[in-house]
Order: sequence, then structure tokens, then C-alpha cells
Amino acid sequence: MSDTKTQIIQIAEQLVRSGGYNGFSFREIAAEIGIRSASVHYHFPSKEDLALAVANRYKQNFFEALGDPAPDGGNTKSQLAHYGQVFQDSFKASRSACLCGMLSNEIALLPAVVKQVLVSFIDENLKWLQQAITYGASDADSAKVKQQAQLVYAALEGAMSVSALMQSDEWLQSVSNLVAEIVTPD
Amino acid sequence: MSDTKTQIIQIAEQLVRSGGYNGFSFREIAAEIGIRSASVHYHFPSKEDLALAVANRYKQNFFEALGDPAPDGGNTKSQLAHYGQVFQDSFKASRSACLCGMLSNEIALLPAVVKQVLVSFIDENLKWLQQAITYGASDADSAKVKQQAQLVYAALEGAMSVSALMQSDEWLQSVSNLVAEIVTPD
DNA sequence: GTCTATAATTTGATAGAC
DNA sequence: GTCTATCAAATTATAGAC
Repeated sequence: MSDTKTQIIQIAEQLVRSGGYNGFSFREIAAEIGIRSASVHYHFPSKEDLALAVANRYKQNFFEALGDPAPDGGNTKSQLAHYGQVFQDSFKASRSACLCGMLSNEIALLPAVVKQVLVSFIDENLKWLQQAITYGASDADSAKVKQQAQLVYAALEGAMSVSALMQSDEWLQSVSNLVAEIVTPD
Repeated sequence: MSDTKTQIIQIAEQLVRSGGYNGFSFREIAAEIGIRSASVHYHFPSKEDLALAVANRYKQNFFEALGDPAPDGGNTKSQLAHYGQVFQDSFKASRSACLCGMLSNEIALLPAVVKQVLVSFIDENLKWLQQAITYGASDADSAKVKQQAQLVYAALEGAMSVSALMQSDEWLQSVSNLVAEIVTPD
């Protein structure tokens, strides 16, 4: 991928996370790079193309940072602490909300192809959490474990949203610590 | 408040919850009512005025639905179940995200006066939850109780966001049930 | 790949008649 | 309170030169 194309995606991600799908423009991206908006259209013909690329790259980076559940044989608590740390690192780097959390709210504005990325992002988070919670222990597909995984994901998304508003990671830290304590496979 | 003014706020709320602050226009609101956009400006001179009115009314309605913590002497579990039910009712009525959750993500776009409403919405949710969790029991200001209250709020906001994406209340129900089970004042 | 130029549309907002 | 008319600005997107 060309340097400019990567730059466009990076800037677009930050702009979407700050202001949503309708909160960024091709001109704004172009201005930050030092080119013209027509050149941005060369790399991404439509706004939907760009939004899709941004969502895909965000998802990919997120799961790279996450790694596989329990790669070093950690217990549930340490795995959930790591999971929370990924959210915290993302917030610290951007001071803004989760891209997928942001776009989830705006679903009415988005093309179906972007919605699919969001749904798969959530699905894979759920799978990761179910494995992390039950690693080496009970059934990853039990209803209880799924409920717990949903709680962890929802709580961290919500906490990231509040942290973006407050411009402080207090909520993310607090929620991250608590879920690691209270969620167990038993 | 005039009928038209109320109508404007109602429609604006639904539009903001579907598409965010940049996702609605005066013309769109006017079209739904059957008037012209200039008439909307008569009631709300600027978009910021309208956004503020929408946020204030949403907050007011939310806490009216919530009522006081433990008005009938309920325990923590029943109080949290009621809290979750308020989120579920709001989702069922609108099929969209929480207005304050939506706007929290978009903080970079909003005037300071709207941000204040969002911050107070969260503050008051936290207070309500801390009282509900500790009703008739331990210290409402303990660090542990505050952490739990943050978890409950964040989890329900996150679950509502996912429910808006999926157009299903499964996540809201699941998360609502689980927090009522696992959060205790002890 | 980037540029200039521009089309087509939408937006927030205002002036002034009724 | 609502209307017509209009403005200035911004937006997505395209055509065609370099």
C-alpha cells in the first residue's frame, strides 16, 4: 500500500473516532496531508470505500494487539486484564472512542458492507472472550460464559465512550479492573 | 411549550439517536412535520440550541422513568433489574442507541453547554446506582461501590449500542440480567 | 498520482412578507 | 408562527491536464 493511501486511512480513522461518519470530509483529510481532495478520491473513489478500509484496518490492528487467548497459559483474570489493556492503549493513543463503537451507533448512515465489518468485529471479540474466560476449564459455549463475554465487551465499549467524553482513562481503568476480578468460568 | 416546538424536539431526538449530531438537518425535521426549515429556526435559532434542548429533555425523561432508588424498599438486585429495564424500554421505543451515549462519542463536535448535560447525565446515573446498590446497607461512597456503578452504566450503554447495531434487544437483556445477578453491596 | 476546475447537492442561517 | 426567497459555505464526486 502506498504511503499516501496509508496516511489517508490513518487520518480518516482519527477523524471518524472523533466525529463519526458524517464528521469528516475528504478536504479535511487532504488538508492534513498537504494534498487536494481530488487526490484522496484517486485512492478511495467514494466515502464508503474509505470508511470500509478504515473499519477493516481498525479491526485488523485491534486483533493483532489482542493476540490469541491465553498464548502463555494465563488464567481468566490475567487474560481479561490484557483485554482491558488493549482498550486502554487504544484510548491513550487516540484520546477518542472505539471506531467500531462509534460506527455501531451510526448504523443508519452506513452501507451494508461496513455494517458487516462491525458485526464481525463484535463476533470475534465475543469468541476471544469466551475462550479467554474458559481457558483450560469449563465449556466455552455455555450460556453463562457467553453472557459474561457480552458483559465484558459492552462494559469496555461503554467505558471507552465515557473516557472519550471525560478525556480521562479513569473509567476505562476502573471498569477494566473490575471485570477482571468478578468474571470467572465457574 | 408549543406543540410544534415539542414535535421538533421529539423528531430531532430520534434523528440524533440514529445518526448523531451531524446526521440530522433542519430541513429533515421540517419535512417530517410538514413545515419549512425557516420555521424550525424560529423555534431554535441555531443547531446548538436544538441539540441542547434535545439533550435536556432526554435526560429529564430518563430520570423520570427511573424514579428514586429503592422507592418501594427493593433490594439491590431488583433495583438493578429496574435500571436495566429503563434502558430496554428506551431501546424498544426507538430501536436506536442512547442519546447521551451517542453524543458522548461525538464530543469533539459539540458545544460546551451540551457536554455539560452529558457529564451531568453520567454523574446522576452514577449517584443513582451507588444508592441503589447500597440501599439500606453499606457505604454508598466506597470505592468498590463506585466501581460497580461505573461497570453497570458502562455495560448498559455498551449493550444498547450493540443492540442498536444488531436491531435486537438480546444484548441489552443479557447484560441487564447479568449485572443484576453479580453486583452486590457486600 | 496529483493538480485545477467545476458540477450538483446539501447545509445552517437570515430577511422580510403575511 | 409560518412562509418564500436567498445566501454563503461545505460536501461528494468527476473530467481532464500534467
